[in-house]
Amino acid sequence: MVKNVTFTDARDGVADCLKCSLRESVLFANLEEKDFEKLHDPIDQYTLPVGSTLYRAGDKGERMYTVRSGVLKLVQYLPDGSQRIVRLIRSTDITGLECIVGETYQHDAVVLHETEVCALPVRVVESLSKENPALHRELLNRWQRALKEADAWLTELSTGSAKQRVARLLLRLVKDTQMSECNLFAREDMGAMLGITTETASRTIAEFKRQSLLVETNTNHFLLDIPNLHRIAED
Amino acid sequence: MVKNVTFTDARDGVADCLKCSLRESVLFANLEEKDFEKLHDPIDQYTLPVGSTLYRAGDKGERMYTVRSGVLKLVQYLPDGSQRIVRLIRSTDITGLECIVGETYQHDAVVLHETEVCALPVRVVESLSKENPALHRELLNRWQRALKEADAWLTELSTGSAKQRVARLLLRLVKDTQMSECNLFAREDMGAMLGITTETASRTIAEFKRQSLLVETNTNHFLLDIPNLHRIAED
DNA sequence: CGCGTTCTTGAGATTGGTCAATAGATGTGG
DNA sequence: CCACATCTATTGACCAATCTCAAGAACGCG
Repeated sequence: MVKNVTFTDARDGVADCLKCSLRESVLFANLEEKDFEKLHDPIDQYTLPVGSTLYRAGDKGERMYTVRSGVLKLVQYLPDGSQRIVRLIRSTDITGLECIVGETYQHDAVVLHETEVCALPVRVVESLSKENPALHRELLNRWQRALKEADAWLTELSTGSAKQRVARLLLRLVKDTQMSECNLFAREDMGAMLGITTETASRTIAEFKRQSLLVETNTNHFLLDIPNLHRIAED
Repeated sequence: MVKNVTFTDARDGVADCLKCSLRESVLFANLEEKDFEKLHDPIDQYTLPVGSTLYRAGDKGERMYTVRSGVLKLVQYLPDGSQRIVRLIRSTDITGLECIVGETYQHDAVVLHETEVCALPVRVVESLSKENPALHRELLNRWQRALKEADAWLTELSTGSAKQRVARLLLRLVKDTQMSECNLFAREDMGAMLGITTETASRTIAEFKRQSLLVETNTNHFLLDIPNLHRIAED
């Protein structure tokens, strides 16, 4: 089911953080040139194909990851073995923060759309943040952002009818893109995000298509009728 | 609906953090005597009656709160006005962490069982944490704990049948008590925690009572049949 | 082009929601 | 301490949404 890609397979090379095209929005955004000089351990960069696993719940966390592009799901498993997706990680997000407090990873992180990440060794982040208040503050910000996101999943994506949940998920997916287009996920994943079955997810998407709330331009690539989806989402 | 208790009404006095009976488990657990000397602003203590509001979503956050005893709900509202409870805050928990990153409060915090809190001004926590790595680390821990809790609500309390959710909530409520007894909440609140209606919450509790999974010793105070509730929860 | 996987759709069973009535509990004032 | 008013919990009947199981269609890969 899950493709077996090891890290070394996927390694692209060493990142040049100073010249990073995402500098503005990344954890290290506020570091200065002198700080980067302290980065003796190089920051590795990887490209991960769809279906590969970045880390697993329970693994000892030694690195956190900045996502440069792509989408990952954070998955937790229920006692009965079914999966529940608790968050999506996208461009400029950080995942694996928990290792800075010495925890093992709390989720499986699985690639939904091809993903590029930079691997930040905990030690590096830890030592930089000790000397650098800006980085330190940014860490807290990230944590708060994750928490906000978790709350939103509960209130928006796990409450109300299937139609409402699907509509809210769609709106959430385009919000960051500024355009009315979005790439959807496998129906099974949508179900696991919304707490509904695969079939209900499929039926709902199909119905939205019939009502022209969605227009499929490519496989799983859609243009959205945002105003009407809003109507459904809030109804 | 919400009782109107102002802060000044409820103020008990000034806390003596050094002699705090919760020192072991509190945010300030690892501070030393010399640190406390820096606490020029006194830490105020309050007792809040059931139904009162500690803070509201959107308020400018100037204090975080350590809960000494009692239970609070953190509530968010949906566009249609219905409420969703995203977390419970109990003894030794901290709430309002978000103000340290300069955010307004993200939830309404409403008292479910009479609650005693200590109010920690952001400035104080901020300045102490700058000089004290232990406190600083404890802040990160608290954030991570909140995040873990948020994830658990999603996977445990918003997934599966109504019976499973209620059973999981009950187990979660006793887990910290070490005993098989617990104080339940109004059915409406249970519904808002589990994403089900008041009626379904009531029916489920009533059914559990009939099956002797719950024995009511006082109004809303129950002894639980933990093994069988586990069976239902995991089923 | 054929195979395996995922998506879609149907039919029927079940759960949970809705609306409404009743029973209990809590609180108030006399 | 009782009677009344109010609020919350429980229960019933009915209905709608969602799940389950199953089959066929579409798609993506080799």
